[in-house]
Amino acid sequence: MNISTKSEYGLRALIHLASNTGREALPAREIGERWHVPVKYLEQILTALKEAGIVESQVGASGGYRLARPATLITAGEVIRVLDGRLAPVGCVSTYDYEPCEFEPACGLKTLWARTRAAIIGVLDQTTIADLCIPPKPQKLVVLKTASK
Amino acid sequence: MNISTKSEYGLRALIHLASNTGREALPAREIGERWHVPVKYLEQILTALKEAGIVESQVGASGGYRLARPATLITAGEVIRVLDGRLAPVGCVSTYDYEPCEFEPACGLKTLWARTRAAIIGVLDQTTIADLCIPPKPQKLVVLKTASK
DNA sequence: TGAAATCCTAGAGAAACGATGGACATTGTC
DNA sequence: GACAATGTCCATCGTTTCTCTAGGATTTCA
Repeated sequence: MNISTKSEYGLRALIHLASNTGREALPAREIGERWHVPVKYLEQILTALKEAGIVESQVGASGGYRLARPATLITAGEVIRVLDGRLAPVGCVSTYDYEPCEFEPACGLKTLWARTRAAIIGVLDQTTIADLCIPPKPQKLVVLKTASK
Repeated sequence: MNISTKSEYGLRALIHLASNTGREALPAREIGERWHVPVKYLEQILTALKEAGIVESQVGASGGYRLARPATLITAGEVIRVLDGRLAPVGCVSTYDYEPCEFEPACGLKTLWARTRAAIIGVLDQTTIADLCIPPKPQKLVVLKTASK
């Protein structure tokens, strides 16, 4: 049930682009250096995202990438589908990439996979890049030394 | 986000064992033939399940495998963890197989992965082999010809 | 004794993963 | 116009993982 580094890198890049609305286009090099992603590999990822209509690119000096839509309209699920393929754990319960199975329809597992898929999609298709830009709440409260001592 | 055939085969084998409570031990050959699983591959899978305490084996002629516990006490999540590894999509949100990540704790993605993991676990750890033995409700109602003609 | 099983180890073959490299086209700046 | 920075495109490559195969040793029962 692993997410590939490809999706991980792609999401990081989109978060980076969404957080830098002030500037026009960001080069892949800058994103790669910030997030420790091999630049040439990142280019491939961004190219895939461009073909999917998620980012736009600008060639030439001072070129780079920018979001093709507001970050609120790009879901994590869409990004992962582009980079990693289907979200469903098996083909027989996928709508985007359905593959028949010899044991359908009387298959005890199909129900399990369908529920799993629904659970995954419920999270990934409801979360947008904008949601991911909000820093998470701190896990621990740091208790400051009191001045009473 | 794929489930491997290993887990698929393992779950099928367990469903098969759970559905045949009358007999003592079932040989891997019988399960493999019924579910189109290569027998030698299935042996490896059943060995892993044995080491995990999910099935028991009996060596020798008329030997085979049986569940080590009632099917109601074996969850799909446990089986998949044994055969496929962790259920979490990335190591940084796994409790069974935690791996640190350089961007913790201020990582926008961690929250997403944690929610995804929770959603997956919510399904897989709540479903038992016994649940999977119940045939799913028919998708379509077949309307019988009435005798009125 | 022999057939039918599990047990154990090794490894082949293919696919996926995670990059790397180079040539080329485009753009902005000096 | 030269040049540097950038995206585009295509090819390749090493490693790991997945799926399955192979062969033999051991145990058990009739």
